[in-house]
Amino acid sequence: MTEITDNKVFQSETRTLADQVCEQIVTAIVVGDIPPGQKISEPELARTYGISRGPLREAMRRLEALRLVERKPHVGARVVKLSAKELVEIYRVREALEGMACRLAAEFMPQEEIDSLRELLHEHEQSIAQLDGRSYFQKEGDLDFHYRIVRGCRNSKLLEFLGGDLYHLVRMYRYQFSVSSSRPKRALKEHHQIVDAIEARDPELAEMLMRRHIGAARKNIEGKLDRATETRGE
Amino acid sequence: MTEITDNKVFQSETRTLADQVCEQIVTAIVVGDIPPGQKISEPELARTYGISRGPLREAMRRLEALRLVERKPHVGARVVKLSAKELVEIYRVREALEGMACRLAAEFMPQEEIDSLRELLHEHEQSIAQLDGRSYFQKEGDLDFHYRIVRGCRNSKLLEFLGGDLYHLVRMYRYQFSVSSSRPKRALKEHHQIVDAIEARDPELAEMLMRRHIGAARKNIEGKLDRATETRGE
DNA sequence: CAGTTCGAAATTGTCGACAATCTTGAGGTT
DNA sequence: AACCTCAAGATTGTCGACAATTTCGAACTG
Repeated sequence: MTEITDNKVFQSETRTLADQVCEQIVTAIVVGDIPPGQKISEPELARTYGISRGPLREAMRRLEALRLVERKPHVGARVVKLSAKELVEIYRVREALEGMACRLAAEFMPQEEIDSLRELLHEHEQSIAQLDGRSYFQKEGDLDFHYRIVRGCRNSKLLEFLGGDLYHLVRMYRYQFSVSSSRPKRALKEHHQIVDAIEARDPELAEMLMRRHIGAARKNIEGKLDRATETRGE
Repeated sequence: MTEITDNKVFQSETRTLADQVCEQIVTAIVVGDIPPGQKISEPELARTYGISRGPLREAMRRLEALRLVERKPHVGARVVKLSAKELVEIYRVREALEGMACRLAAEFMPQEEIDSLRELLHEHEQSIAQLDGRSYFQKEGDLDFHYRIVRGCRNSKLLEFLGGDLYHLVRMYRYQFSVSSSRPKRALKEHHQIVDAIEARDPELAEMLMRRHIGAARKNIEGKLDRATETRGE
């Protein structure tokens, strides 16, 4: 019934100018081309990307929704500057959300995706072995792992919130503090344990392992917070 | 210092047009004045609120970020229509997030806020006793309770995600399905238990109770999903 | 010399008009 | 009669210009 012959699978290419520029700016912010705390001049950015202020302002609205910039009426927008405290808060959110995602993944993730996940981990293993300590590539790889689990939980709202909004902030943090997972081998082992729990269809264990995994990263940040004590903002 | 002699006592009114209209539209959607699934005509809405299309489009961007409307490039925007499945997904997210919030509230919520929370529950008690079965007022009261806990957990990101984005969807659902808590007395009792756990500074119990509380609401929805079997979208 | 006030410059917010794209209906073809 | 083509209408996307607000600095006053 209702055989829909919609060959409009390429709706991604009919994006509007504002969307394209928005994505570019997201990348620029995450990578650090536009440094945190920097004030954003609308006319300047509009010239930079060769568009008018109209679409740019819409892009800014979207960046605001992504929590990547903060706007004040009649004053302007500036790139968000994450304090260590906020980072810890974000990791708390991840802990809760990805814990739930992992629980659901243990229930609903198809076997083929689990197999694919194992392959990904195998690649990471080789990558780590090659680079030994320096796991620069692991950066995005780790996020890829987490993203796949969230995708595998079959909960579109969870995917929207984590993948759509939160992960940009996490990516930005990793570039800002230039901190890849400080113990890649240990993280990889934990990843394996998580996949084991998912494959065993053990939701509670899967959730617990994921929460512990992210919790460890959070405590790592908290440790730096105490050690550095860079109380600029507060 | 800085005694402002201007009549700008309404500093909250210095918001931009787009923000004001955005808030109005949010209310209109939540209450149902703009029904779910309805297509939104930009010129028409602009005339309705007496503004130009520029600010209105920015407001639309924000509504999109709030997941209250869905936009397709060159086609238009329409008010989101929640399926029962999506609703269950949202409650899963609430379960995870508010569970964490409740855990943190048990650690960090000041005693005075706990007392105030008790007063709120007392008001609800009286409200329920007066209206007996019909707990129409309980609708927003319940959300108020949850909001206070999230506010009390001292995690600004959690507050942003739950209070800023998700609660609009929950409110909308309650108006759409016109379902206040089906068992107000039971819900109230659970609220009391949660506050007890918070006051006892028992994070794990507080989280468990909150997850169970929201989980019960989710199962209630799932029950209706199975019973009604209104598989319009799927 | 410190503090205040005022004004000009710059920036943000808003508007109306034009261009690009999608939708819809009529007309023609197989 | 069903399907395709295409053009007119409507809607969305984009642009440049104007209005409102903030900011910064210079001049003035105590």
